[in-house]
Amino acid sequence: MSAPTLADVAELAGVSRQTVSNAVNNPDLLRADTLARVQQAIDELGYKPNRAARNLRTRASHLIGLRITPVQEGTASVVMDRFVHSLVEKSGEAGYHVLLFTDALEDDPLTGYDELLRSTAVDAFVVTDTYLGEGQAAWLRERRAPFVSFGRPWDDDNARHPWVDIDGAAGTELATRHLIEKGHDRIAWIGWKKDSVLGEERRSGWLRAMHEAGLPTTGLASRVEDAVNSGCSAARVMLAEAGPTAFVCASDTLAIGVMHTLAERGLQAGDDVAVVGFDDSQVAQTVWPGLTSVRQPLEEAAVELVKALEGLLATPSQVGPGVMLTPTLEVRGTSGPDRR
Amino acid sequence: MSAPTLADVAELAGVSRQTVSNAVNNPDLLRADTLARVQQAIDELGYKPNRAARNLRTRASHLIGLRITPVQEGTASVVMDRFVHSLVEKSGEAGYHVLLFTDALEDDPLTGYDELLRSTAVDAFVVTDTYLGEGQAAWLRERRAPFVSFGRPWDDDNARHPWVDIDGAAGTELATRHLIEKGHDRIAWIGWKKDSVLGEERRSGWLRAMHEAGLPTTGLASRVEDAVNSGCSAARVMLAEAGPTAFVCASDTLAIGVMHTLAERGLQAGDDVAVVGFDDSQVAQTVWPGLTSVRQPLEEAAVELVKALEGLLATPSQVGPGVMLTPTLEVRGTSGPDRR
DNA sequence: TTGAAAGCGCTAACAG
DNA sequence: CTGTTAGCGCTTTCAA
Repeated sequence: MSAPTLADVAELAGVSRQTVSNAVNNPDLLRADTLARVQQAIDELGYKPNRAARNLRTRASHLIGLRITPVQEGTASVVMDRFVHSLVEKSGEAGYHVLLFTDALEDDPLTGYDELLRSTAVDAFVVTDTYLGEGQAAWLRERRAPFVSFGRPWDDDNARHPWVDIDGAAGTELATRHLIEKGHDRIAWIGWKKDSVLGEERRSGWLRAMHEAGLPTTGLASRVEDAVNSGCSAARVMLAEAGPTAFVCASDTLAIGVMHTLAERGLQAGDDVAVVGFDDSQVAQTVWPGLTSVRQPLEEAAVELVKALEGLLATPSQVGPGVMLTPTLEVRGTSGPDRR
Repeated sequence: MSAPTLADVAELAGVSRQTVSNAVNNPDLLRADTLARVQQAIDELGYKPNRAARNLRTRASHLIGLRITPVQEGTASVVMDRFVHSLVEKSGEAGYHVLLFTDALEDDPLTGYDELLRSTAVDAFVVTDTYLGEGQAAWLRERRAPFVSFGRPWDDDNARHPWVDIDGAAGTELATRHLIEKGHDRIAWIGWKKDSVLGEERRSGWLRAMHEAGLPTTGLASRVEDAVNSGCSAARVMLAEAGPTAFVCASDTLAIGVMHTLAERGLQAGDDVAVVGFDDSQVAQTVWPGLTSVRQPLEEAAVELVKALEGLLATPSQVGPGVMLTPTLEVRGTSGPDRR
């Protein structure tokens, strides 16, 4: 009735338990015929090593912890969904499973880490949202907890942990150049408040592209909350005061807000005023006439993170350089026609 | 350097290892003063029981497995994101963590289950998408694997496992009644193909509400793929041939398609023609002028699933009745004004 | 109420 | 190349 153990397989194959263990973990140590015999016994019984026993012995769980935060209702971004899937897939290929956890206490992200760490439930963590400055990375480093971070060490100075990140500035630069090539010269930026490092980074890409092209930026930048309404009102003000012909936004949420305002003014998104968002959310994909948007290469990020994780767990001492990935641009209707 | 063990705590507290174990698992067995002494030692050392050792001994992992499938790009629904979060939160409160896995082989959902099951990596599974008829439930039951399903046993006949589901028909009925109350009498249905049990169920809610109100339904129903474009073309045909004043859709994706067609015809969603979607996706929440949509009570579902899970693991023999939850309606702009 | 002994299933180390 | 021994950290007897 209960699951077969090493001993069962050993008996059936007529070898010792250790030999079976070797057959599973170091097949090359066995003579071909022994291996075959053991293998057959394994198949016959449907044997799979017991995780708990193996974990206890090897002091590893082959689990990686990922903290998730609540879905932001009313915003367009669902980056997490895609990222989680990619991460699960890639870590599965490397023999790891992903264990999810949330904050036990409302506002303290660290309790969750602490619990899993102290109970040796996971081998490592994948840390996200490092830009929020919650000190997750610093805290983990202090405890010598193995982790890789999706997000560069913004605050953290002399961080010595592997990280993978996506170059937001490159994304907005791509978006802005795209609009410049379409013939726009008054391109507005709708971004987040100044305290958002991510927001400032994305803004810098717009700025760079504009400067490179010798285009004006004064009065063309706005910094607001990440909400549809904020996008609306920012666009209203911008249209009235600066007369832009295109908008680059820090998020799809803001871009949707801009589109609302255009509709309200009887302007056609794309034909009359171009709009580009950020995140390639499902909103961007489905809204009419399709919102051009910067897409983060999350699958790639997952690949790199798992690679870093494997390296970290294999040789904890040596930490490779951070990996910076470049987003792509998904061109859709709101890019509008060529204006030249 | 390494984590403290029972023995460390026992030594510090001057008791036996067993007493420490009891202090953790059966505190009421100890005399108050002993307990206090042990507790202090635990705190002092920051002791947490080692998961692997405990798992090995108790033959439990306190992990529940959840299979996730790729995000559907180009559709509006992101039900999974919200559901996963709720599930992680609720199971955390019950002392369980959620372990994610994907299909190793492209099209075989069972290999993932099999592997986790045979290696005793999880205590139970939460199965979703039972309507797809992949036979997950039947397969798991056959192996006597503990699981609860989010989704009633559609095909499965004499299923004897706990389940929680959301009454889709009640959702569309709610939506349809809402429109009837607004004064609509020609309300069209845009749903999925006939082979979708979920689609047929949702359709039946529309049908029921229409019949109850004595309204005609002939020529007012359409069955298409779940894609924005399909929603567009279905709406085009419907407007031309049946002249409905409102649409109830099986998904937000289809509803968005309908809205595209309205825009194309110069019709105002809400004011001219009402539209209701299903899933309360982020698209529904952000699109202009807000898409009225049926919202699944996923948080509640998670609560019930965890409750069922706890019951199942406590007393595997007795299985309670399935739990059917009722969705709510999120009313937004596309409901339009009162027409009476 | 507390302690001693045994063993869950596995693998690392070493002996043969 | 194969077998023996020991023990990972915990909990479940059972005895004191």
